Order: sequence, then structure tokens, then C-alpha cells
Amino acid sequence: MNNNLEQSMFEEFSNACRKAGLKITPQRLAVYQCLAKSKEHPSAESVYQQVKKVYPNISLDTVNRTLVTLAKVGLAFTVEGSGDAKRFDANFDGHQHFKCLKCKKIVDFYYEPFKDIELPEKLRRKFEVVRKTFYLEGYCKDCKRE
Amino acid sequence: MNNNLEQSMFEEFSNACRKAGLKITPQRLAVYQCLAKSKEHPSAESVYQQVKKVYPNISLDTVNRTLVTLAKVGLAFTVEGSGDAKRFDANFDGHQHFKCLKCKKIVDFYYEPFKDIELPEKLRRKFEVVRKTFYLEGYCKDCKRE
DNA sequence: CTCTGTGCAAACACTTTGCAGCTAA
DNA sequence: TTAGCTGCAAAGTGTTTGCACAGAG
Repeated sequence: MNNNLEQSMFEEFSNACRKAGLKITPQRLAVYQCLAKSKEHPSAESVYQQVKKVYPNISLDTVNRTLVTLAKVGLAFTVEGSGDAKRFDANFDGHQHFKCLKCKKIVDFYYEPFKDIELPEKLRRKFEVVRKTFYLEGYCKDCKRE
Repeated sequence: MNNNLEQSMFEEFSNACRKAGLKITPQRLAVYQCLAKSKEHPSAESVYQQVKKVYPNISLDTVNRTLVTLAKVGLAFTVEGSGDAKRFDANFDGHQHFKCLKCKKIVDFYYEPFKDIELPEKLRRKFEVVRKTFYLEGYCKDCKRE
């Protein structure tokens, strides 16, 4: 049944690749499998360390490029960091942000329901929450996809 | 009344500094004012360019350090980028993330109301939204503040 | 007067790019 | 066969650090 999991993982991977016109290389598959199996939200470096055990010759660049590719194709996404410079805000009026993936613009918007969400008791016991953040990513009017 | 704005801005700034034991230097004030007046979520570089017009001798490092300090003291916050490496995820089951500000751990949690939020029509017309993200920042059990 | 903050320069970490050889389709 | 992929090396970008002097409290 572990085999089943691997199998369906591979299906998803190869379908997405085919749809996007990507070749299925052993390195690419290995990077994807490593990420899909991990529960640690790994960095490129961390994936690299894992995959290297199986493909000692793989380079960190390939891992980096592959992760970005996977994100572009919709097989993965970024949970931390953007590669871009930090951006700051001093406006605490409870607004939210929309980030354009293409031109990197950040637009404020206000939508009441977002800021009214209360955290469940369970979470508040588990963590000391300093900030709740809600944001949207996508393409602004000027950058509509393709 | 522009003066009033400046005045209350200064009040807030100096109160926060006093509370945190920070000195009020012209550079620090200039950086804060620049950020507080801006609606652009500027990067350090961008703040630097602005402030330099008034204090030609200020260094980018100072701007950088000041912005981080302001964020630490609660006068500002980061809307993009973290300084850390990118982290990836291939799990699309609609979970949310908690990020520990100290140990950088990222923990998944599931809370239904978050994923059920629908975007207002107005936003969907304005942007092509690819992903909605909700996350919490704070301190995990092992890193309770101080 | 003291101790924090600043400016400068060097070090760092992460990411990106150019290119030649390789390989999946 | 050939377009796309990989590995290597170098360059780029943003951030951090160490240190001596300057300035706020």
C-alpha cells in the first residue's frame, strides 16, 4: 500500500508534467517525491540533502530550479520567503494584502470577515499568536496571466 | 492639520521608543515617518532612497536595522519576505500554517472557517486570485517569548 | 559620562544566470 | 534528433556582522 501511494503520487506528477510540457527526469521526480512525502515544509537545501542520498550527483541548483518549476506548474507552493526583498508596513488598521505574482505590487484591501475571524481555543493554548495574516496572491489587472 | 498628523505620529513613535528603551535619533524618526506616511509597503532600499533626500549621510544599513527594530518594537511589520530561505509545500489539503518567529518552525493546523471564506465579488473582478493564504505568526510552546 | 546607534566595509546566505554536455521523448 | 534539463561556476541581490566614532539621555 506504500506502493499505492507512490503510484498515485507518480500519476499526479506525470500528469502535471505532461500537461505543462515538462520532461520527466529522475531528478525532477526525486525532488517532487521528497517534497510530497515531507511534512516539514523543507527548504531547497533540505530537499537537496535528502535527494543527494539517492542521486549523489544532483546539484543544489537543480533542486532550486525544480522547486520553482513545481511551484509554477501547480505541484507545490511557497510557504515562506519569496526571494524578493523584505517589505514593511506601519499601517495597523486591519487591512489585508493582495500580492501580484508578476509585478510584485502589493495592494491593500479591506474585507471585514477576515479580521473578525477568531482563533480556536485549541490554537491559543498551543501557540502565543502575535499576528494573524491573511493575504491573496494572483495577478492584478495589468498583469492578467499570459 | 498636516502638522497634527505629524504630531500624533511623533507621539506614537516616541512613546513606543521610550517603552522599549530606544533612543530617539533623527535617522530613526526619519525612517519611521517615511514608512508611516508611505502607502507602498516599501522595501529597505526604497525607504533609504527617500530618507537620503533629507539625511544624505544615512546608510542603507541603518535603514535596514531601523526597520527591523521598528518591527520588533511593534511600530511596523513585514508584509513580504522574511530574510530566510524559501520553504516549499506540496500538500494541497487546505491546511493553514503557524510560523514560530524564533525557531522558524512551521506547523500545520486545520481550522475550517479559514478555508471557507469566500472572496467578495469586488475583489474577484479586480484581481485574478490564484491562492488565498492565511497564517499565524508567534511563538511555539518551546519558544514562549522572553 | 555612558551606552546605544550609526556608518563603513567585509562577510554571508540564498538565488539567478550562462554555458556546454546530456538525455527524455 | 532535438528541445529541454542538468551540473558547474560565477555573479547578483539582500542581509548580517564587527568595529570605531558620534550623539542621545
